[in-house]
Amino acid sequence: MKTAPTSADHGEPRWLTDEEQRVWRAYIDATTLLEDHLDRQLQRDAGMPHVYYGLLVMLAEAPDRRLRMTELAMSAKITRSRLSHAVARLEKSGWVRREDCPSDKRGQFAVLTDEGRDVLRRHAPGHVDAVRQAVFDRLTPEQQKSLGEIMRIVAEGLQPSEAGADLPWLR
Amino acid sequence: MKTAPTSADHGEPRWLTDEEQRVWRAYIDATTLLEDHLDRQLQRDAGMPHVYYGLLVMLAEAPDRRLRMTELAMSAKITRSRLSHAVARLEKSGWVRREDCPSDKRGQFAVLTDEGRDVLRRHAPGHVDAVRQAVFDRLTPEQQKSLGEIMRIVAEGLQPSEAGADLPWLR
DNA sequence: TGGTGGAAGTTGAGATTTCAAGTAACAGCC
DNA sequence: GGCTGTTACTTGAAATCTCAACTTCCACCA
Repeated sequence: MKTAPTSADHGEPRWLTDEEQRVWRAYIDATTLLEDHLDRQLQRDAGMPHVYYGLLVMLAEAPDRRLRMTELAMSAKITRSRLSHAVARLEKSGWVRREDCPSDKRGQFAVLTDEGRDVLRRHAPGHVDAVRQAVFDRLTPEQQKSLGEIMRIVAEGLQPSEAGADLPWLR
Repeated sequence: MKTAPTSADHGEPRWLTDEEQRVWRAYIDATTLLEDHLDRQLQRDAGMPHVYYGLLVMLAEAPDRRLRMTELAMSAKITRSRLSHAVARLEKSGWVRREDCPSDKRGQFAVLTDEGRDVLRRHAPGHVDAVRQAVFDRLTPEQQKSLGEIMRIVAEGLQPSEAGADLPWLR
């Protein structure tokens, strides 16, 4: 009798079917091309990569235009270390400044400066345009909806919070 | 009378609707988390990032396990410069070697070595497993199909070949 | 209190990526 | 043959990212 396969299984792996391979390849191609495209657009126009732009947006949307480093890192789905370096760079550019957290001496706020707000204002239109041209303008409303659902499912499965769901000591 | 908006338009930009923003955010989150997840998995198990693994796969599938640098770069959707550095590293690891092209003295082949083939054999199961767990196992067949269609559309719109389609001098 | 484990954030070194510039070779043309 | 523009690929430096420490501080508990 066959036992149920697990991730540590050493039996014949469940290879992707031809159709699955085509889907996966399309995914890789699209995400690679798109991230590259947006990185170039923003680097050229706004002088920063896409991730950094995303950080500024999150700060702009946050109450008081500030967020704790850890919160910001979690929102952006990047490590605290990466964020630390990124904020250092954004600080050097004058778009973000750090502030101490009054209630927790270990804590730091990343705060969007006025210059940071301005750079966003100036370049948001161009960025939205790039995203529209590359994605939304090419998809039907149904496809947009579908894309949202699918991406939400994938993201949820990988969130650190849910990551414990497949931890060995929980089996 | 209003003129049709173009990308160089300075009128009110077509901001994303709330729903579009949610879709876009889900896309960013999912792709960031997934790429990060696969990078870690492969770095830990196979000692290379996801892109490099992809390069080895393409070589493995190519006739004679070899591809011209430019072909490989185009398949992988990366710049030749990036590929040059990547192949240098893969060469150092012993998984790829370069060979001169007999018909064009400028040309170089990237060739998968036996060691490269072995490293793929050893780690392909773990990688497929990771991809399945993160993506295919979570999606219905309809969603998988939909994902493929959507990603193909986005990728096509960004291919260098089609990129000319929205070049200013073609308007 | 005084420890102790964990949380918040930073740091530095090494790896990877980008960008601009460079070399070498091909291809067409006079 | 000798130009000229293009193609193929590489290179080096600067920017970014990863990974593994490391520091400081909080929270809890005996």
